[in-house]
Amino acid sequence: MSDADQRPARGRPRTMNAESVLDVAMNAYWQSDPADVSVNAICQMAGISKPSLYREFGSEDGLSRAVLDRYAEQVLSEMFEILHGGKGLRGTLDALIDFASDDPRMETGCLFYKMRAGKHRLGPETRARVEEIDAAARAAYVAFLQAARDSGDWPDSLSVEAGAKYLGEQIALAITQRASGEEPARVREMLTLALSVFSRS
Amino acid sequence: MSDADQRPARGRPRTMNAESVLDVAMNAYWQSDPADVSVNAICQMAGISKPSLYREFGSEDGLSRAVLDRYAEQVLSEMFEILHGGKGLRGTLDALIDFASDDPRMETGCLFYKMRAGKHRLGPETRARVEEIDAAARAAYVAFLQAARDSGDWPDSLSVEAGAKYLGEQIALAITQRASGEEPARVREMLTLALSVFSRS
DNA sequence: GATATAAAATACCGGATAGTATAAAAATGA
DNA sequence: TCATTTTTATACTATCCGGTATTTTATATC
Repeated sequence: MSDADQRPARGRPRTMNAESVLDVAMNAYWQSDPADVSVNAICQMAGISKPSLYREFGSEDGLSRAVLDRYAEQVLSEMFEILHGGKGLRGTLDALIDFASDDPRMETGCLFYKMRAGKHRLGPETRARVEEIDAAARAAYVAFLQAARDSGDWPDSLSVEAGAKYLGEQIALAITQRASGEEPARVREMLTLALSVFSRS
Repeated sequence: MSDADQRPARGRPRTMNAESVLDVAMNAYWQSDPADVSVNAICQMAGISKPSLYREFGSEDGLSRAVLDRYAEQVLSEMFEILHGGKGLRGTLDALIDFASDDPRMETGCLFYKMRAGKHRLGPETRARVEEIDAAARAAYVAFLQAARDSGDWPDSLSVEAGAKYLGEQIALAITQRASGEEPARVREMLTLALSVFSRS
């Protein structure tokens, strides 16, 4: 437990709530795109002044990094849970398809995938965090497919690494298509087709 | 034959070559991203002044639209030729895989897919042209798959429209992955896997 | 040579951006 | 009451953006 949020003994009490600012920024980034939301806009939406934001987060990069951390623990964690759920090949793939195609939270896309797609426009801290998360996701896909192979559910016509990359990119594609307005049923149909390669002998 | 490029009888002769400006702009947009290249930068790279560019193209939107037209007839036409080549299901899919995975011109991605991905950042003319080309591409995919179905090469477990959308998106995904630094062999492996769904009964 | 014309180059405009200097306000402690 | 501390709010900087007004230059015609 850190004392970073300990209220100082003296001085004007702060009205800014860092968590609510992060919520506002996360939803704004998530709904449109980090590259299309300025710090000015975030301050206005959150009802705080720019110096307050900069004192808390240091820079735009610091803010977007904090937002990404929050998104990872609030939203991305669910995807990791599906992968580590141990529901077997078919059950896990179905859960991933459900999540990508029908979860209402993915209706406007995935903030992480948006950041990854526009990686070159991010600051160094945020970009590094994006790459960390990307590596962790790939590792999770690899572990999942390796377990499926070990239990004989999945033929070894393809390497686990290639399958993991393929699986991850197909999920990302499906969610990105939902963000661009594609109907969930259509997205589900295409993702199911793409992942059918894991169910053939 | 229009007389739009007819040299006027009097006045200072023009030093600006519209075609070379378009080449410069196309390559700059193509190599990085239209949203990351300013008109200032294009003028500097092309060695012309801003008023010259604006007299020729009217606006940034006019320039990017002209660039997209040029790209469509110089590069995209090749993809349409592959689709209309009549090489049958297997031959055409293989040609598409070759194009997306190994054509050196797709090494930094496809300008059209970059524009489509950042559609909301484009001007109205360019955006409309992107949508036209997207519709034309979808129609070409549909015609190709319909012909394959008519000749019995492809089972009817999936609608032609859904297959066309799927095929187009997989090609786009493969080329986008190459743009983000993925090895061509890896891209080929994944695209081949994705398109294997067209070869199963 | 004088004039008309068209393109060029320079310099500018208004607006948006990330980031900051400065001052006012609200609390505590003496 | 008065000084100290911390956070606020306002106003500002420098830079870049798309786009343009203005002036200069280079040609053809008279």
